[in-house]
Amino acid sequence: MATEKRESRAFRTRSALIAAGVDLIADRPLEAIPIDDLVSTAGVGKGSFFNHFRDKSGFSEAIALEIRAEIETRIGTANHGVSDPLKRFAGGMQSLTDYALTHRKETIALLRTSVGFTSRDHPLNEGVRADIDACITAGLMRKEAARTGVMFWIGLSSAMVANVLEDELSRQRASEKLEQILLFGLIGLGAPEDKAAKVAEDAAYALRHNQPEHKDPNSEKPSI
Amino acid sequence: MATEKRESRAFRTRSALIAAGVDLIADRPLEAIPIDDLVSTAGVGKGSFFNHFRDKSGFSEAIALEIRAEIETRIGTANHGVSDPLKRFAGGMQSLTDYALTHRKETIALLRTSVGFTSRDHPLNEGVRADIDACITAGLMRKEAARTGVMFWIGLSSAMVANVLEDELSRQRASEKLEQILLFGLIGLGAPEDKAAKVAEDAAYALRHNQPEHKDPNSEKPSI
DNA sequence: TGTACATCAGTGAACGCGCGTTCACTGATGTAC
DNA sequence: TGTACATCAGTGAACGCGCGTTCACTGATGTAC
Repeated sequence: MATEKRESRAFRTRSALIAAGVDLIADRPLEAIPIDDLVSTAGVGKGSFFNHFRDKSGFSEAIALEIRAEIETRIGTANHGVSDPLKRFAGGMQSLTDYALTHRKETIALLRTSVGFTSRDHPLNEGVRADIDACITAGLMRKEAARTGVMFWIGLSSAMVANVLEDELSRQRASEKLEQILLFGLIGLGAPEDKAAKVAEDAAYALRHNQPEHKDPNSEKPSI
Repeated sequence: MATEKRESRAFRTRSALIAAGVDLIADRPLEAIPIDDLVSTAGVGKGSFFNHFRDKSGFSEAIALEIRAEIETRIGTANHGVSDPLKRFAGGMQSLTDYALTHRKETIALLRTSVGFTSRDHPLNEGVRADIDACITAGLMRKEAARTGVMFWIGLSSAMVANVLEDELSRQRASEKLEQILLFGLIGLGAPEDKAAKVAEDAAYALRHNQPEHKDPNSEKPSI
């Protein structure tokens, strides 16, 4: 379709700029990256930057939005059809950890472009809050978790992601850490020890055996 | 002493610059703050900046170092004479939270100038690691906490501090959150529920009733 | 204690590159008929 | 389907302010005797 074509030119330019931003922001904060570098990395003219973004801070917001949306989609997909609230809960951190392992630069960019989100009422945390409420209802967490559980969990998730990046964890080691963090976290929130251990173990196993990304249809069946 | 006098002039200039940096960095990242602004806020000549700091990144490091040292001192002081490892552990987070409440700008500056420290082996985390080991030895935490406990705790502490800043918590509300985070965290690490509850409650109580800072000797005894 | 000299930190004008932003122009894409 | 026109996105040269850095000079502080 014609409209699609037109959008697609603009879309490609925009995407190239965002990709360049993600790439460069892994090394230094956006404030320290000249627009000349962004556009030359993206392979577009300097003026194009201002066709798509108000200024650098608008650009920064766009990057954060893009990456957050991607992560939310992944968590949604991973949890699709999972009803056990404790599993859903663990699944979120598992997806996030997987993303950090496979998308290092994007994850750094997200941390660099985002502002805080430890608030219980932050829109990003709606899913976490809902899962916690479900767990409480199901008798899988202590009542008090309703108030501070979101912040507790955001703290653990952030630390998990940050540690993957800082220590450049292998998938294996990340999986081990994830299992422990999940175990400690779930027990802390009041989950029964045996159930917490099982959920943590399953999530760690799944993370360890995740296929590396193969978007290419030809690679859907890895040769090994 | 003569030497002291000379050092003191240089020291005042340096301090004024760092104070200005902390002040301005609360609003925007250091990369976005012109040196002109720093020196005019500090009330010193532009050249003085380069007498004391290599460049902006050296300045950034100096700020981070200064604030970290202050926080470490406070935690050390607060824990002085406390032998119960669980109490020491909780005391660290309590001191940190108190600092965030009373030194908002400094805390923001610390977050803005510091790079990650979720690693178990990060020098900053030596105290946490030592306390965890002591707790395990005393049978107050599960063995597995030795490996991932530091990361777990750093995550919770960061979230606590970030939440104080983001939601501009009152001392009262911060104290309530601290109590819950400590409770969940300690139980997660394997502490007995009753002991965890007691320690969390005590820490929250202490935070709630901390005197606001009165460095001025005349104010040592508050009139109320 | 006083004087003469040495060193150290502070100062701000001057410099000039870097970088964000603009804009007139081009070429691509979409629309009308 | 073809042609003529309209709109939209891309481009990069040009502009000029902002900002980091330098440096010759001044005044304060320290040292020798």
